[in-house]
Amino acid sequence: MLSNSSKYAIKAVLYLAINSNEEKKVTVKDISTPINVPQAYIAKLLQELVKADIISSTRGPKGGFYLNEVNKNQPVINILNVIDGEKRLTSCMLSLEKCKEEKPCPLHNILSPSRKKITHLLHLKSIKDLATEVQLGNAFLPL
Amino acid sequence: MLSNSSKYAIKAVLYLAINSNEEKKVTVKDISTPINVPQAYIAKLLQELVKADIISSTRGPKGGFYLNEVNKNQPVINILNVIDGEKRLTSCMLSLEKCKEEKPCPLHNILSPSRKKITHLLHLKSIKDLATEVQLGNAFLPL
DNA sequence: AATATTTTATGATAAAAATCATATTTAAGA
DNA sequence: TCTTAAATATGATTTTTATCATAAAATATT
Ligand code: FES
Ligand code: FES
Repeated sequence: MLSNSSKYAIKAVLYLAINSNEEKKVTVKDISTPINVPQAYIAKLLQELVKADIISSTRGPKGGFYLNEVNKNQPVINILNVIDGEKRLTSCMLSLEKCKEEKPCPLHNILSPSRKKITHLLHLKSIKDLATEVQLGNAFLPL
Repeated sequence: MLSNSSKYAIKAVLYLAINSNEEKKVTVKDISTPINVPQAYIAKLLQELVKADIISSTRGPKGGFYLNEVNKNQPVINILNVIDGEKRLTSCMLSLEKCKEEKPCPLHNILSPSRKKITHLLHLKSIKDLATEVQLGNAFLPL
């Protein structure tokens, strides 16, 4: 469904959404343990996310990663699109070149509605939305 | 979503559902081209499928792969479970050890219903069902 | 029985994804 | 301005997945 990398990325971003802001930045060392992802690995992912404007960062002492308001209000799908690419969730499940209603593969007619719903929801829900669910105790994060 | 291997496997099984039976077996050489999968690769997959009783085969001259009635009436999910393993479609989308309603990850509450629907439909639909859709012209196969 | 045709078993190679490692750059604070 | 703490850039290594190759076993046909 999702690659390992994008799972890690989502966990990291949600962690930042809950535990950081412009004044309180989080270092790669401090995020690695609570989200249970190897430090060197999450470091690389965070760098990609910064470059894609999903999260923010500053270097040097007192630096670290954080989410500003613009970051928080992005849809969750942005994370997946950066890490996994847009096609992962939308390309044909049998790898036909063009996935469309006019020439559907045998899985399309039965599964496409559910898949579309998934991507729709990922567009609809913002990072902040998910973070709020965690804060309300309606959802939980690792370990 | 699905591995390359299980996409290939589904295409192959559907091809057999449409083009084979006990009297008319299909050789690995004859299936490779129409489903557009390298011969050595699909050969290996077909062997796994035979071992798992998803499809049937006989060796020697006039031998080949085919689907009997029992094979055809199996749910499509059987193919995926053999090739990709059962967890691929059901394990937590953020890799939490246990994916369940009582302690859902932040993606669970929003996406789990759609995912459950997908696996439910894959249980519900038989290989024959999908083959019929192709034969009726409601779905299409590669190239 | 011999031959030819097919699957089966087994493993080798290549490509991609996941993971690890480190030198460089930036910025804060003494 | 020097030192230190952080991200950034870059690339190496490992593991997994995908792909390719082939000798052995089985069966139909002659
Ligand atoms: S054509 Fe295959 S999923 Fe749409
Ligand atoms: S707990 Fe993550 S998908 Fe169910």
